[in-house]
Amino acid sequence: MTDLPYRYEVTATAAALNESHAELGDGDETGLFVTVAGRLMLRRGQGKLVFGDLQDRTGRIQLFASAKVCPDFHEFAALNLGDWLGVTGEIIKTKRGELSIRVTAWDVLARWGGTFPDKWHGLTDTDARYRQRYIDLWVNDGSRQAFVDRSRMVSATRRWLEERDFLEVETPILHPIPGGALARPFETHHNALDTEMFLRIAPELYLKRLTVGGFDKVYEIGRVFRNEGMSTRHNPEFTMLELYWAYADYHDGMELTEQLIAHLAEQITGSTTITYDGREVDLSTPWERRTMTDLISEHVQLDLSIEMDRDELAKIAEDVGVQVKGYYGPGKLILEIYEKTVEAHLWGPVFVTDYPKEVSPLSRVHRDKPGFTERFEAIVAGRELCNGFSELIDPVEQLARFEAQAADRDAGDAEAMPIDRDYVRALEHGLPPTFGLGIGIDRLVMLLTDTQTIRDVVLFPTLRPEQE
RNA sequence: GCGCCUCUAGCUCAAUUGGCAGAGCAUCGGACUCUUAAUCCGCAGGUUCUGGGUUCAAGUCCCAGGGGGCGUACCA
Repeated sequence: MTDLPYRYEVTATAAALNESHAELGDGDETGLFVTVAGRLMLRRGQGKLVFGDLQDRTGRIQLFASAKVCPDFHEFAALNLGDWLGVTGEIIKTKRGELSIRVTAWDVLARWGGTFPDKWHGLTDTDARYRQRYIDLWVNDGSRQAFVDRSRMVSATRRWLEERDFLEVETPILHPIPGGALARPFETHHNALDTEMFLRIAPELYLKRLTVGGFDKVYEIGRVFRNEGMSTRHNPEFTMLELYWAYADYHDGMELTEQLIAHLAEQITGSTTITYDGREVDLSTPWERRTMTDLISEHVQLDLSIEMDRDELAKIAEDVGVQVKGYYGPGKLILEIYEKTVEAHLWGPVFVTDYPKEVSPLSRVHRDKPGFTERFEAIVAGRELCNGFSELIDPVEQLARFEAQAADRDAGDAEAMPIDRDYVRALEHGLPPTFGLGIGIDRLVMLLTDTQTIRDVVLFPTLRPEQE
């Protein structure tokens, strides 16, 4: 171990070499010497000749080592698959037409402990892939590519928002009051303050405080935490983009949303028409806009109104299979009916608009439709992708909404929002008309990389800790 | 939470109705100067997830526990 180098001067990557020497003829030599580094993925002994495949961040390049020119040839031939090498040599193309580096100097940079996964089948055991992601990333190209795409997508998102003068900020992750979404939080404790804290379930309420403070175009891309079940679409910690745009309403917000997502699809996949789970999704703008009640009417021929008798709505809800709880009011019942009868049939992209006020405690009431709010969710590839609304700006009404939530909480809704008086105080200082948006970044990556499980777009998904 | 499925060598997988636990790759030893999943010869490699039970005999059947996957519920 002591002879392993502390640094290494790398001058080329596999992809760059393959690109720049694509025209080289079989058996040609270039006289050009380069140094590459990566892991040895394959090795083929041929007596006094050894071929190896070296993989770096960009791809693979063949190593050509002959006993004549390769120093310590026997040691080179005895390298293990997975060993991390630095290699210097001349760029050549073999007689059989494979671009190669003829090794004239080499160093082991690190050893692979243990034996390497099967060179053909790789590593398929999901548990091992997630717990030892560093192996998965080497062995499974698709896995590595998904994370590269994820990074490119987040980066493209930042650029796009920056071009539109949105300011990126960071707000607290430790919250004294968990708010901004309907979800159960993780709880923790601050010793010095001797106070209960919660990992944030959304940055929303802090970002709107910043809008009050004059940041009229602001966003955050950050981790949020929800103490709920796990599935192919849910990880307890996940990444959200939230943005707030003053002077805009939810109509502006839908335009922004569809343009952003169409742009990202273009950037990542090269097209606004993508394939998800074997089915086509056309993300080109504009997307369809449909109100929730219209969709219910279309799918199950039920004309529902928020003024309908609560018990009547409850009966309809039960008829379509909703388990109605006592604290469900008309708005919650309409949402439940929508989710039961419509949502699974939507493929999208479509903006489902005008959510009931009762289930939207932070949304501004619809300017023309009492009982509803100016809120939308985008359904893309049959899944909820984001949530946006004209923000509720009235402190008095906000307090009333919080109190209604508190009543639900008392009635047994563990996910109802607690009252946040400090947030109400901020609203008292003036939130201008504002549009707000939340996008689940992980799900957007899944969509654009045609990935069926969130664990394949989260580098280290939450798993049960290993025993002992 | 609940339901179903699954766990065998480092990796990928076999093992007929319950009847000596195997192969390929990797590792180790050997042959080979144009291979590319190289090939060929050889050695070694196991608490069949754990603990009980049934049986002359359990990888296989039963019970309990653990890990993982999928579905469902809550949610993005």
